[in-house]
Formats: sequence, structure tokens, C-alpha cells
Amino acid sequence: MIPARSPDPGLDAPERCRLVSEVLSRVGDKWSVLVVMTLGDRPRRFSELKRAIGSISQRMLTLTLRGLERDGLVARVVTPSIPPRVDYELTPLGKSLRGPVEALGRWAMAHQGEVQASRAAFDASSGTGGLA
Amino acid sequence: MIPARSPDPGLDAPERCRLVSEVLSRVGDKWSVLVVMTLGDRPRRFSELKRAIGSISQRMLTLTLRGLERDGLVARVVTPSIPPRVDYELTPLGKSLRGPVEALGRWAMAHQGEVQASRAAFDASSGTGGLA
DNA sequence: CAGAATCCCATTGGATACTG
DNA sequence: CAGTATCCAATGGGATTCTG
Repeated sequence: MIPARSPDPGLDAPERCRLVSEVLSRVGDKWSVLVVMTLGDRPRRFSELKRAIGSISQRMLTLTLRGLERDGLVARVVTPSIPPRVDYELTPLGKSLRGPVEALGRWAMAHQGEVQASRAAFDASSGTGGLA
Repeated sequence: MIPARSPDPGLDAPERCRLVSEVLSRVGDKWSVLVVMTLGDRPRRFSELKRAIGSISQRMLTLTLRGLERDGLVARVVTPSIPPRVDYELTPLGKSLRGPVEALGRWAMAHQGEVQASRAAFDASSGTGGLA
């Protein structure tokens, strides 16, 4: 249904890689994923988002939302009233990102224990006993 | 087959969220994903990795590999010879991460055009015409 | 309420030089 | 070859203050 120019075989590998990692860097940053998932399926107001995420500063929420808006993942809807009301919601593109992101989240949930165990073991043999 | 303590219903939501985002932050950083994907399916030597990735500094490659090793995603195999030889390879846990990461990569490839277009549009209406 | 602007500290990460 | 150590610049990001 989505036109979504298919992978575009005209680009060479290094160039594609650059573009992909540029897109991934948005996903990579600390807040974008959190905001996308919090936005979930219904629009949310600015302060509603802030409260839902809790740990984010107002500055970073603004910056993150601007970035997501610029990339077409989030739509900003202003209702000019007093006090002003601004709602944010995922665009179709933004929603399409939820699938892969949730997959990563499930991986993290499923393997979090192993990762923690590995970290503990690594730290233990790094400090004590390793070679001292 | 893997024991992999299942999601552990004993943890409360905020705590789980913290752990998940801690794991995601490893995936989130600039190099980890690139290294994991470059490692792919066979072991690679240090300098082989460095050349394959190209843009990474030797310092960051070392740091990234240490982090991945600590998290149990990568195994470090030292062959004490002169000159020394060190191979890195994905552990089963590391390999299990490739699936979700590739899914994200495919998303980025598929939608890279839309994102770029959106950025261009956003930047255009931000600078010129918006309200000047 | 939503946000822009400023200040300032902490972390990231590159370049370079040195070692086993 | 495979690092470690040091220095330094750029960025990230919190706290606070001010505005429409």
C-alpha cells in the first residue's frame, strides 16, 4: 500500500550503509525509541508525554519530538487556545517503526538476565582473581 | 533450549523498563550494531574488523569490543604468538541479536527515502517561507 | 501549557604516541 | 599486531529562567 521507494538498487553499498546508519542513529539515541513507544497508538499532549516518561527533561523532550517530526515519524497538531494545546501522534511511518523496535525490546527482555550475568562475571574476573 | 530465565514476572514494570533500556543503550551506541553485523557469521581479527568498518577509530573499536564482550555478545580468542593474534566472534547470544537488528536495518533501508524527503521538506519550511 | 534561551558539567570520541 | 594512555574538541543533556 505504501509507495515507499523500494530499496533503490541504484545506490552503492557504502552509500546505502551511510544512509541506514544515519537513520539508525535516530533510533539509537536515548529518547526517540522511548517517545515512539510511549506515543503508542493514540495522540498525547506534551506534558502528558513528559509525565509518562518521567525521567526526561523538558528540553530533551522538545528536541526529541522535533527530530522525530523532522524525520516524519511524528505529527505535531496545535490547537491554538489559551492555554495552548499541542498533541503529538505517530504518523503511519512512525507506526511502521514500532514493529522492529518492539522486536528489539522483546530481545532485551528475553536476554536481559544473560546479559546481566555476563556483566557480573566479567566484572568479577576483571577486578579480583583475574591475574592479581 | 537456552535456559534464558523467562521474562521474570517478579520484576515490576519500571524496573523491567530500566533494565531493557540499559540493554538497548548498548545497541543504541554508534558502533555496537555495526560491529555485530560486521562480525556476522565468522570470527574476525582486530585489524580485519577495523579495516572492514573503516571509519571507526582504533580506540572506539577496542572500547566497543570490550563492552560487547562484557555483555556476553562477543567472545575474544587470543592466540599468543608473535605477532599476537586476537580473534573476535559472536557468541550464541550475540548471534541471537542479529535477527532483530537486521529487522531494524531492513526498516531503515525500506524507509530511508521517506525519511530523507521528510527532512528536506521540514528544513525547507523551517528556513524559507515558513513565516518570514 | 508549551517552549525557547542560557549556563554549565559530564560523557563521547578522535588523534596521537607509546608498549608488549 | 593489538592494544593502553593521554590530551583535547565536540556533543549531550540537566537545571533554571523567561515568554506567548
